[in-house]
Amino acid sequence: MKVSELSSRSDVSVSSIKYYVREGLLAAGHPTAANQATYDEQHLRRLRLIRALIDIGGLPIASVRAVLEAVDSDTTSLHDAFGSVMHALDAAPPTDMDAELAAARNQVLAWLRARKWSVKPHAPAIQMLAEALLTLRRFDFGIGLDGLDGVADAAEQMAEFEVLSARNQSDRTASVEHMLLGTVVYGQALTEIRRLALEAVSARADKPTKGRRAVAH
Amino acid sequence: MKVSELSSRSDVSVSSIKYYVREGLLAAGHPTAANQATYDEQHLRRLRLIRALIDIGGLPIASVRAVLEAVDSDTTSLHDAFGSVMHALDAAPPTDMDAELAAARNQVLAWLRARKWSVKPHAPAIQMLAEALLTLRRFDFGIGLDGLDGVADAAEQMAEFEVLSARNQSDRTASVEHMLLGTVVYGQALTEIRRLALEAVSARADKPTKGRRAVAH
DNA sequence: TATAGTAGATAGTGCTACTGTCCGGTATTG
DNA sequence: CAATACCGGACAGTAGCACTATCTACTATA
Repeated sequence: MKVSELSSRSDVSVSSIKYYVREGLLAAGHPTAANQATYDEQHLRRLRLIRALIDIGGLPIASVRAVLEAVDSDTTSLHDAFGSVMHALDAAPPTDMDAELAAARNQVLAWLRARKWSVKPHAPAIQMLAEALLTLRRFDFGIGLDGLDGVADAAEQMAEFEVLSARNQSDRTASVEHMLLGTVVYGQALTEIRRLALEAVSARADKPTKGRRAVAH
Repeated sequence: MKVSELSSRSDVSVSSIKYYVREGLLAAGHPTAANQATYDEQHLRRLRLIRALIDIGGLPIASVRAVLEAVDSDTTSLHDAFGSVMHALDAAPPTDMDAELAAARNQVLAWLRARKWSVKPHAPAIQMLAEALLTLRRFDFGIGLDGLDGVADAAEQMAEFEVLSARNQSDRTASVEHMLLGTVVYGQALTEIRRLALEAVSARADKPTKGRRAVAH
């Protein structure tokens, strides 16, 4: 396959493909001459993965590179690979921790311990969760960590299923890729479902009868 | 309150505050002289909301403006305001619909009907959900819409609670703001919890015993 | 042999989210 | 009351990101 075919099959311009190669997201083609190279199905698949991460997940190029490096590296355990992928996803800009944020973070850590979720303490998700909860508290949004146990149980169940099917993939790369898609693309699907649910429920609350008169105002 | 105090209390530079005013995200101060103005607690609260949407929700300025316009507009029903907020959140760039995507979209619409979720057909979330599901299918990720009924039930329950507490707010603006925070910031918290769950479960799968030997490889 | 396509290098583009500077004027402080 | 700090408003400039275009020397193909 030449680059033009790769381009048309993936709906990515040749220029962008070259850019991704330059940026280390995509391996260069197999060279056949000084200025010729061929691409295979692996390239196509990888390119589609890149686009999914960018278009659906909204990841910046730098995160895509970091994530794909984690996919390709062969660290000893699958779990380490999963962890690297997770941590590369939240490209956390170094926040200056004030006292309040540090307290929120400690609460999250305690909550994780209580749930027996063993997570690396430098997982970016911890920081981001602490920031989100702190923000909610500042706005008197009536929910705390204890109110999250229900959703955490549900998340755990889903995670069990996902980890299982990731581990059932044929090879190591497929496993990590599966986990990645599960986190980014499936995660996005869940977010959208949540939004649809909010809109649907809000519609019911507004118009409990068949008619169109507004009940609340 | 002068702009310097607003700046220090909100941790937003004076330049950025001026920029937000220029861009229509924040109302100008109340003028007291030709070149003096004062800001009140409303300004501070709005500014914090803006930063939450940008820093935690990752929204671009244009979306923040659209969302805040929806917050401030007094359309007849609360539901319409909620809907405007939702639709402004997914700033959907006009995608070219190929046949496959159109089919995926129709499946989503049918699924919504079956669930009795009445959502405006032009809701951006529908399109984004269709794209996410199509991508998952292209990667043989073994899940379809029928596999989502469980999470949709859970999302519906959560949405009921959220819509209720949004409607219990003191005034209309507070209600819409509450819904916005629930969607963006609380939604981000849920995403992070999901990631933490995945990491924790993956750790258990890798090391089912107390020891550190890896079981799968 | 004419034409189209290719790899690789490099420069340029359009957009976003600020940031810096200047101005005439206002508040504050010693 | 004078020196200084700060103010709002206008506008230009900047840094980063994700491409996109052009060029050169070469290769495949009709």
